[in-house]
Amino acid sequence: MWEVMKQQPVHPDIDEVLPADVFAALGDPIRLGILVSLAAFDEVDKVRCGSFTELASPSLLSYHFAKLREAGITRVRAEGTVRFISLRREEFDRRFPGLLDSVIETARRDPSVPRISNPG
Amino acid sequence: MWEVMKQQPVHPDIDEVLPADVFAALGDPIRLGILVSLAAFDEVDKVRCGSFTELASPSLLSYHFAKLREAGITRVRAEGTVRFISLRREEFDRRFPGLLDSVIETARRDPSVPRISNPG
DNA sequence: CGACAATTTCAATGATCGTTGAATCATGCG
DNA sequence: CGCATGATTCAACGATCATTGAAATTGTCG
Repeated sequence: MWEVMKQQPVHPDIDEVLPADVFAALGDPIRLGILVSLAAFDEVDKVRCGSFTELASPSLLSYHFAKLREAGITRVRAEGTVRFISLRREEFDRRFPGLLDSVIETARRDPSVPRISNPG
Repeated sequence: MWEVMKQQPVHPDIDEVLPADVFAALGDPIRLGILVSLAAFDEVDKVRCGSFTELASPSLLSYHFAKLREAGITRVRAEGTVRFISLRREEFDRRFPGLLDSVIETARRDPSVPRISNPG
C-alpha cells in the first residue's frame, strides 16, 4: 500500500477506480462510519481528520482514510498542521451515478454503523 | 466458512445481514460478474450454478456463491443433481431499499466486470 | 449395483486485511 | 532553536481472503 509521505496526499484518477475496489473499501464498519459522518456534515467542506477519534485510534484512522481515498471516495487536503477530509461528490457521482447516495442511505439507516457526534 | 453439507443450503435471516458484510461480498470482480449475469437473466428464476464456469473453476465458484449467499444477496435451491441460484430481490430490497438496483447498474456499466454469455 | 455428472468440501498456499503501538514527520509557537 | 500537536508511517501480529487441486458428496441412470 506504500506511497512516500507527501504534504498533500495522492488521489487516484476517478476513471481508473473499479467498482470492486469501491465496494471493498465500503466493506468495513469504521469506513462506513466515516462515510455517513462525512455525509452528515457535508455542507461543511472542512472536516478535520482528527474529528474521528471516537471511531478508532489515530493510526488506524489513517489506514482507513487511505482506503477510502484510494477508492476515489474521499479527498484529503493538508492545511498547515491539520488535514481536512471530504467526499469527492461530483467526480464520484459522474463516474458511478446514484451509487454514493444509495450507499450513504443504506449505511445511515443502519444502527451497526458508528457515527461521530460533531465535526469538531 | 465450513457449514456441514446439507442438501439445501442455509440462508441467513435478511435482517441480520449488515451493510458492511454486503459491501465486502460485493468487493470482488467475480462476484460482481455473477451478480450482473444473474440480473441480466433474472426473469429466469432458474439459472444453474454450473452456468458460471466461464468466470471461474467449479470449486472457486462454490466459494464465491457462498459469499453472496451469506451476505443475503442470493438464494440457492438444490433440485436433483443440479443447483439453481437467484437473487433474493424482494427481501433484499425491503432490507436495503434501492441499493441492489444501483449496485447492479454500477457493475453492469463497467467493462471490468466479467459476464457469462447465456444461462445454459 | 456401479459409473457418471454437478457441485461442494477440504487442505494448502501466498496475499491482503484490520489492528496495535512505537517511531517519524511536518508545522506552528514559545 | 526546542517542544507540542496533528497526523502518517513502520513493523509486527493473527485473521481472513482468493485460488488451486484433489477428495468427497449427492443424485441419476444404465
